[in-house]
Amino acid sequence: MQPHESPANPGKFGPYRQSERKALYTPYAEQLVEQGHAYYAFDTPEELERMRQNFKTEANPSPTYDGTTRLQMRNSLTLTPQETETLLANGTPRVVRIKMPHNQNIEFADMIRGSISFNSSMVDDKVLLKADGMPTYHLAVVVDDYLMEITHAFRGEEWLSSAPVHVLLWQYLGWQQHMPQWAHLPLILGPDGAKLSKRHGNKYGFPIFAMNWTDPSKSELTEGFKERGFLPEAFINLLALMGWNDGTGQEIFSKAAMAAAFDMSRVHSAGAQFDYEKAKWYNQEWIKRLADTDLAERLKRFDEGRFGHINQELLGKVVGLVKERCHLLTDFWNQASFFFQPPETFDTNAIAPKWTSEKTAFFQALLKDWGAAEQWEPSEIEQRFKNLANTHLLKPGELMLPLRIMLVGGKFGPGVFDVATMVGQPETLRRIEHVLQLLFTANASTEMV
RNA sequence: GGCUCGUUGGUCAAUCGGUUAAGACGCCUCCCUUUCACGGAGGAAUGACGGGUUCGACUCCCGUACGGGCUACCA
Repeated sequence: MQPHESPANPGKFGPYRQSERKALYTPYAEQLVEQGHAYYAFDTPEELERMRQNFKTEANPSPTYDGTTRLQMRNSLTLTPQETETLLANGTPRVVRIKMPHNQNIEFADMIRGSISFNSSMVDDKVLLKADGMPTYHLAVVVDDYLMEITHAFRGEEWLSSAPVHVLLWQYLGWQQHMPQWAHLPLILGPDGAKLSKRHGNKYGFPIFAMNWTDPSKSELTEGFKERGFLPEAFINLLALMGWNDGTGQEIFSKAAMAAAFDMSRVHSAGAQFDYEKAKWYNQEWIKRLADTDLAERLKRFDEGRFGHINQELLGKVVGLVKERCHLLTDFWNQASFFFQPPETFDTNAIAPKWTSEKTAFFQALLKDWGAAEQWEPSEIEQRFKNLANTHLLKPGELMLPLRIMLVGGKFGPGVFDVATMVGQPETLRRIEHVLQLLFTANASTEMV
C-alpha cells in the first residue's frame, strides 16, 4: 500500500514516529486528569501484582484495576491533593489511567459487525500514559487519529474489547464528531483455529510475516513470505481474499482490480484459517500470469547468486518453459538449473533396469547423427531421433525417458527436444556421452560381481 | 471465570426466506501429454444442536453447545 504520508514521504501531518510525537500526548493526558476522566496512579509493579493476588478468587481469576479496586490503590483518587502534588513534584514514577465510568452503556457502530455495546463497569482503567512519558496505544491511537484526520480505522478483531476505551476517549477529549468509522476485521487463524502467530509458522513450516524478521531479543530469524518466494501480487491477493470476496467467485485480483471491486459490506465477520496449500496456489497463478521477461527480472533480483549472471533473454525463454510447474520463486532453480549447468545427479535407476545393449548402440549412433545435424531446432532433432530409432528397430517411446535422464537428470521438466535445443548441440552431446559412461561403468561393475 | 465476537464440506467460501446448497484449494478417478506440470472431464465431502416466527428457513429471533479475541506501564 502507498501511505498518503510517511517518514519517507512527509506531508502536513508529521511527525510519524511515536517517539518523535512523545511530547504531543502529555497535555491531553493532563487535560483528562483535570476533567476528572483520568487520574495519576503511583502503584509499583509489585503493588499491582499484590492487588491481582489479593483480589483473585475462583469466580474472578484475573482482577483488574477498575471501579472495584481503584479506591484501594495508591493514586490521585485515594491520596490527598497535597500528597499527590508532592509525589508529582518529587518525580515519583506514575502513570495516567483512564477512570472508567460506573455502569454506563458504551455503544458504537462497527462497519462489519453492526452495533456493539459494552458496559463500562466491565472495562478496566487502562494506562494512558506510561511512567516513561510515552503513551500507550489507547491514548496514541485516539490522539493520532484525531490530529491526522483519520476517517476510517480498520484493525483486527483483537482490538474490539478495547474499543470502548477509545470511544470514551474521543468523547472525553471533545472530538466525538470527528471519531473515525470503526471496522474490526476478522482475524487470520492458524490451522488449529487460534489467532495466527509465529508459533504456527514454526510448527507447520510456513511464513507468518511478509518479510524476514529477526527477533531482536533472541536474534532469531523468521523467514518471510517474500524470501520464501512469494510474489507481492500473490501475497496481497491471498490476504485480501481471507475474509472478503466480491461475490462473483473471482479469486485472482490485481491490486487495482481489488481496489475497484472492494466493498466493506462484503467483509466477513468470522475469522479465516490460513491454508498454506491455497497460498501456494495463488502464487502459482500469479507466476503463470506474469510476463516471462518480468519474471526473469524478478528471479535475478530474488536469487542474484544463481540467476544474476544469466543472460536475460535466455532466462526469459527458460522461465516460459518451466513456470507452470513452479509454485514459488524458489522452485525455479530446481526446475531449470539443468538449462544452465549439467545436472549434478542422474536418476539412472529409472532406466538402468531396462537398459539393453541395443540402447547403447542407439545412443552411440545418436551421438554421430545429432553431431552431424546442421539445424539445431526441436522439430529437426526430433525427426532425426525418431528416424534413427526406426532404423535401430526400437520404439521412440522407450528411448525418450533415457534421453530425458541424460539431459535433465530426472523425470521432470519441459519437452526433451526443447531442452536439447535450449541447452545447445555440444552440451547435449556431452551429457548423452556422460550418462552413457555412467551406465557402462555401472553395468561393468555389476558384471564383475 | 468475566466481557465480547463468531459458527455453511478438511480449508477459503456463494446464498441477502422458495436453489438439485455455487465456485476455489486440497484429495481421488479418467482424458491430454512417449517425463513432470499445465489444461480438460468427472467424483467424494457442507448448513453445530434445540426451540420458535413463517405457507416455506442455511437465511430472521431465542436458547444451548462449541470456537476465537481480550482480560499488561504490548501492540
